[in-house]
Amino acid sequence: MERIFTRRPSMRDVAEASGVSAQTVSRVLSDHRNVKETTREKVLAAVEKLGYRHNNTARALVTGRSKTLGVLTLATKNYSRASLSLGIELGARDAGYTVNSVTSTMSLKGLTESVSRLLLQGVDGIILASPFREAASTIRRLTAGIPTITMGGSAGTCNGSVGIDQDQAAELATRHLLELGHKTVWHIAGPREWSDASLREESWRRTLIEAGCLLPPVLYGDWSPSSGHRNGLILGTNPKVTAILVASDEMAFGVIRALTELGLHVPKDVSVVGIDDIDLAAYSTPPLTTIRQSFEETGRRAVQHLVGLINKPGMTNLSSMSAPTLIVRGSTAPPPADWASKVCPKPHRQDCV
Amino acid sequence: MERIFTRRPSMRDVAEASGVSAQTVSRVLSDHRNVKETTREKVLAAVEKLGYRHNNTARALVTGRSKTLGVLTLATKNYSRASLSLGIELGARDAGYTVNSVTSTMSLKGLTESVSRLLLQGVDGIILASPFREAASTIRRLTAGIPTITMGGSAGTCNGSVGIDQDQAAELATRHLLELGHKTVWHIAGPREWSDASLREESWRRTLIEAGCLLPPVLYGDWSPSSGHRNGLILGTNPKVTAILVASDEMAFGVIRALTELGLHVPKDVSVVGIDDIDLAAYSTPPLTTIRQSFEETGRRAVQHLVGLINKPGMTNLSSMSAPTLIVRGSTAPPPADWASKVCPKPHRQDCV
DNA sequence: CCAATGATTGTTATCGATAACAATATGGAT
DNA sequence: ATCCATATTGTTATCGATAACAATCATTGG
Repeated sequence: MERIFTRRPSMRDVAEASGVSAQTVSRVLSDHRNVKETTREKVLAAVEKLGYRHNNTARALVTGRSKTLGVLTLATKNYSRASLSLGIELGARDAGYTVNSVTSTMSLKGLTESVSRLLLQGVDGIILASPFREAASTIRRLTAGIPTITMGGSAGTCNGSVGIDQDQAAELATRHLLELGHKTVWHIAGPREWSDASLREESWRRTLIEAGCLLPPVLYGDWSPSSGHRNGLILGTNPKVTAILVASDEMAFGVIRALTELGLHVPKDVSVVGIDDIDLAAYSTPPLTTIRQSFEETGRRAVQHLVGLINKPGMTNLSSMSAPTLIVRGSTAPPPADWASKVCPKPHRQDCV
Repeated sequence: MERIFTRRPSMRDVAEASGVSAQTVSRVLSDHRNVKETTREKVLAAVEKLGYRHNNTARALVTGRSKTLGVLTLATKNYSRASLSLGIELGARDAGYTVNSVTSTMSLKGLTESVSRLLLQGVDGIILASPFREAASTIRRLTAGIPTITMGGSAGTCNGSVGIDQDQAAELATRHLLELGHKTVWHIAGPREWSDASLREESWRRTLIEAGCLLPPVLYGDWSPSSGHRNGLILGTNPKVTAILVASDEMAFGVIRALTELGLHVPKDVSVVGIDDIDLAAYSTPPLTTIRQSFEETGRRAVQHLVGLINKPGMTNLSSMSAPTLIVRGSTAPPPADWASKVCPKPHRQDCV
């Protein structure tokens, strides 16, 4: 740490300073067993003195391992992306990897470009945290030859797949509402292109059919609170709606807001269930009943699988789904007692502010 | 794309396949001007045929430029981190860089370790998106010799600093409440270690003093909704509290929830202002008055500055702050008219569910 | 005492690209 | 025709590490 170099010191500098060969320095730094204690000390002293730091680029070139994982996410700032990224980063750190993240738009072109950029950077493996249904085959072709984990997609898309069981998530939520006594459950779904969204929608539909309920038409949002609000205004004016399953908590906030503006009470008039259990879900008015998905833990698991895949390229199609849980809070209740008989008042818009 | 290689094709393979030297291939791929059109075509054809892709590792080794930016964030999943990361990633993409992100805990040890990891990876520059006051000098020493941008920190910490004017943010919010007629404004601050939090707190204090108001004691949260809830329960039982400035929207949600549970009405009994303008702020009940900060845009700007710094290492201490704006929604109103005279009822806890 | 084994260190080649320099060809201008 | 500037291509060295192999030394068993 004493002298200032124009360039950073290299192994060779350390080697000269400690009177050994570069190879020995390399051995010391990678904890090779057969190094005499005295040389180890000499080398480490020189390392300290010169302020030497490993050059990962050079190592990556010769070993073919960059110790970097590529992560592809969609350019959104919603809760699931944030906590998934966090989990991936923590997992990567524990596994001795760093994360190279790129964002992409939800289009074939955008995805292709982003994957290429990761490949260019020489990552050791890729986590596709962008469940885009259409792109499966294209992406499979692009990522051929490099370990890849797909998140949330239906199993079998790529080498491996990690996620949360979406079938179960939507089923739990739907059943909860039915068990409260609702005749049926309406659904505000996420964008069709997202595999998670369509899996939830499918499972909601199946659950209703199995229970012998009428199947209401589906409304679609884009994960944003405002799209939830828009759809909430539509459903709120329909007196037959007593229970709504919203595909994400963020949209559910918008739905509850819309219902409140229409003068309806949640959950007395309408019950609302979200999915995700974002940090804010417990603090809305009323607190949101939702399905908890541990994105962070899922991210960590994805990294573990990917690292496994990197080290043993043999294994393919391993996949692991974790189970979501129902968190009952204040936004769900039995349907209004007088529901069948009551005259439905024409709802009016009303600001509660 | 026809044959399957055990290893990826290199420039040499392309060179042989197209009958030129490796250097010429390099020239073609980096758009060098002096290359004959016919050779360019030959080379590009071979590139296509072999499915060649640049090896950035090798290039980084020889050029000393990895075209990668390191980003250090704290291990949280709140809105500001998510949208800041997004802005940084988009900015980096536009500038032809990729992003290597590491998360860190809020401790000197954690930060040091994380910065080292970035340095090891050979990033061209670093964005410190973790405004940790204490660590300034340590980090300055660690990042000596590599372009670095500090976000949100007070100016002068490192080479450059980019952020949002926190003084202005807290002042806008406080003034808004005072102008509505509140005698004073209470404050739930963020953790003291965060420079953003302490800047906001300072500015709130200054604004109150300048306006000749009484200075209430500060409460501290940790950015989480639950810490807001905890502090909200405290302030809600104090009848003197009519206006609260909460250091983040997420905590503000917790505060509003707590006040509601105490049977208080927001904003009739108590006004609440948040900071950030998260996507959900417009959809709470009541919708949240807050200070908008464009994190995404700030992230992009940080990248631009950093890239400038990388290309012209001369410039130092450039810094740029953007202005926040006040967004008035439904959570603020004049104080209760009978405030001075009314007998304050002992608030009771009441679940609205 | 010698061969064999294992510990310890050094030498050389290599990863895949680009920089710097060298060489050749081409096209006017003189 | 000669020479210089420019266009085009090739050669060699290099970035900073590790792998593979070679060499030396000490120790142990026969």
